[in-house]
Amino acid sequence: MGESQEENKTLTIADIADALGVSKTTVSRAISGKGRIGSETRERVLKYIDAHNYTPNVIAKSLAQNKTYNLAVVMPGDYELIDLPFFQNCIMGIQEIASSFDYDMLLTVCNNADVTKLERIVHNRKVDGVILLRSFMNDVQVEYLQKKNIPFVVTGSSNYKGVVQVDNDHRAACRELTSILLMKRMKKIALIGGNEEHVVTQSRLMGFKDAFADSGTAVDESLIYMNLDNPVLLDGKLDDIIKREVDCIVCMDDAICMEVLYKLRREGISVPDQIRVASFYNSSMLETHDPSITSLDFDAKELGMLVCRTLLDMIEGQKVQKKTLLGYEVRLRESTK
Amino acid sequence: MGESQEENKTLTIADIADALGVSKTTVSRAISGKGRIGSETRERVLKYIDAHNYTPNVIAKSLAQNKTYNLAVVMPGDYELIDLPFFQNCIMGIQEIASSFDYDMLLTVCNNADVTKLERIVHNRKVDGVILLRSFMNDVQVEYLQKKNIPFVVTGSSNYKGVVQVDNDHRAACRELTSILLMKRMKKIALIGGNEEHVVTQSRLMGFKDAFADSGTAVDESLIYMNLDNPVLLDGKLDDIIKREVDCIVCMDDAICMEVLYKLRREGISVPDQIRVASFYNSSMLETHDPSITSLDFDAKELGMLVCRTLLDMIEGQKVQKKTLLGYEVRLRESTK
DNA sequence: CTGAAAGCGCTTACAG
DNA sequence: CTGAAAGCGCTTACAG
Repeated sequence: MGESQEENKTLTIADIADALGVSKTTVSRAISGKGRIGSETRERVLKYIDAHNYTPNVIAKSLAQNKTYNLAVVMPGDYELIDLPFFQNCIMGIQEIASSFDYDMLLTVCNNADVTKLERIVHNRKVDGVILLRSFMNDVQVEYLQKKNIPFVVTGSSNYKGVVQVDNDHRAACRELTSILLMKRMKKIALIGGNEEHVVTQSRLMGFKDAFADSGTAVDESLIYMNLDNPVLLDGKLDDIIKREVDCIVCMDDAICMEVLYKLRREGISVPDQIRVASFYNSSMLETHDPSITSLDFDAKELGMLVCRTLLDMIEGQKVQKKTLLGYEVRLRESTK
Repeated sequence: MGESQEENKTLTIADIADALGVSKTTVSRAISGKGRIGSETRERVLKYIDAHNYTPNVIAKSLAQNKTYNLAVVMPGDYELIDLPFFQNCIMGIQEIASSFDYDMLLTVCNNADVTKLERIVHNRKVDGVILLRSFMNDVQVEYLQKKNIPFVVTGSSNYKGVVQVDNDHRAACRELTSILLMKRMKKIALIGGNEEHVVTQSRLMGFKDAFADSGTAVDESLIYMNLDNPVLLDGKLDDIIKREVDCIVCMDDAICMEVLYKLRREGISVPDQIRVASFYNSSMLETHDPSITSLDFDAKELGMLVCRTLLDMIEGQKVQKKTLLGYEVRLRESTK
C-alpha cells in the first residue's frame, strides 16, 4: 500500500520523507545541499526526486526563507519607439541570466512621475530586488528604493550617491566619435539632444565637450540644442541649424536622428554631400538607411546580462562594484564621408 | 507597553490581532471581506490597518490559498524588430489590467522550439495562468499548457481545440482591404506572406481569398508567395513579381512591406504610379513613409487588456468565451491611390 | 458574529 | 550524520 504512483498528485517533501523512511529535514537538506548529510542518504533522496519528477514548492520556500526568487524590471512608460529594441535586448539579457539562476522577472511599466506600480510590487514583497531600465536626474524611483532599502541596480548611470549602476561608457564613446569628426576637419558641428533629465543625455554632452577640449577647440555653445525630443520643436530649430550652414549634425539619439534625416530629405539637402550626420546611438534603422548613418554601437543584451548578474550578487549579499562601465563601438558609415 | 510604533517592523496579522484584542481569524476576515464579521469590528480593523500602513504578505497568502497572483506572459524569441511595438503595446494593456487586480506579470521569452523557460515557471508554480503572445500551427507551448491543465489564453488565433483566444478579426480585415483594392480595379494582385506556421498568416490568407470569392474573381494562386520572411529569398521572388507587372503588391506584414518598399526604391519603381502597395498590418513606419502606405490598423493595447481580463476571469473560475474577435480599421493612404 | 486550531510546504536552530 | 519541533504569515473548515 502507498506504493501507487499517482502522476497527478503533486509531491511534497513530506511524501518523499515518508516514502524513504527519513525525516523532512533530511530531504530538505539533500535538496538544498545545506547542512550535513550522509552522501548515501543524499543519493537516495536525489534519486527518488528525479524518478518522481518532484519540484519544490517555491512559494513555501519563499515564505520560509523570506525570499521570492523574483526580480522586478521597471521599464519607462514614455519610451520612444526607436528605443524599444534597446529595452527589449536588455530584457532578453536579464531574462537569460535570471532564469539560469532560477529567478523570474516581473515586468512593470512606470513613468518617473508615477511610481505606484513599483510601490505595489515592493510593498507586496513580490521581489527580492529591482532593475531600473532608465534613470533620471531627479528620480522618484531611485529615491523610493533607497528609502525602502531594497537591492536595486540602475541600467545606465545615476547621479544619486551610492546607487549601483551598470552602463556603457557613453561619455568615452561620444568623445571618440566627436574626436573623429573633428579630425575629419568638420568645424561647425551642431549637437541636438533630447530630454536633459535623462542622465545619459548629460553623459553624451560631456563626451562631446571632452572631444573639443582634447583638440583645443572651443565649443560653440550656440550650436548645442537640447530638449528637442519633441518633433515640432525640433523642426523649428532645424530651420535655424540649416541656415547656419553647419558641417555636421550630431544627434544624441536615433529618434532625433530619424527626424533630422526626414527633415533634410524634405528640404532636398543631401547627406553627406551638403551636410554630414552622425548619431550617438545605433538602431538598425540607421544601418539600413540610405545613406547609412555613422553612429555608436552598444550591446544591450550584454548590458542586461551584467545588470542582472550584479543584482543577483547584491541579493546574495556579495560586495559589488558601485559602477561598471561597458564598452562600445564606433561605426563609421557613409553619412560622414 | 507594546504601544510603541516601530515604523520598520513589518506588521503581521497576529500583531494587529494582539493590538486590537481580537483573533487572527477576525482580522483576516476584515481584510478579505469573506466570512461573517460585525461591521463595527471590521471598521476597527480596517482603521488600524490604514493607520499603520499594513500590507498582507502575499507570499503567505499564496501558500495558504495555493494562488500566486502572478501571470506569465510568453513573448516569442524570434520576433521581427518591426513587431516589437505590437508586443509592447499588448504588454502595456496586460499590465494595466493585471495590476489593477493586484496581479503581477512575469515575462518570459520562449521560442516555439524551446519551452523550457515556460516549463520552469509552470513547474515552479509561480503563476496562476499564462498568456501566449503568439501561437503556431504546431504549438509546443499550447500542447504543454493543455497537458498541464493550467489556465491560459492565446493572443491571436489558435487552431487547437478548446484554446481560449482573443484576436483581432484579421480575416475580416484582410477581406475588406482586399475588396477595396479589387473595387479599385486592380486585377493582378500579388500577395506576399511570411511564416506559414503562424496562425495569423493563415487567417490573412483566408481573408484575401474571401475577397476574391466575394467579387466572383478567381484567385491567381501563382501570385501568392508564402514563407518569404527571409529578405534574401524575398528579394529573389520580388524580381519575378516585378517582371510579371502586377498592379499591386499586398504584404502580409510590415517587415515584408519594408523590404518590398526598399526593393522598389532600389529598382527605381515608383509607388503608387507604377505599382501599388498595401500591408495587412500597420506599424508607424508605414504611416510616416513617403508615400504613406495603405494598411490595416489594430489596437494592440486594447487586445492586451482584453486578453488579460479573459485570463483573470478563467482563473477566478468564470465561464469565458472561447474566442473573442476585436475590430480593426482600414487606413487608405497614398500607396494605393 | 467570533475564535482556537489545523494546515499550506518549506527551512532551520537545537538537540542528540 | 539525523530528527522532532517550531516557525514563516496567512486562510479556512469547524465549533460555539
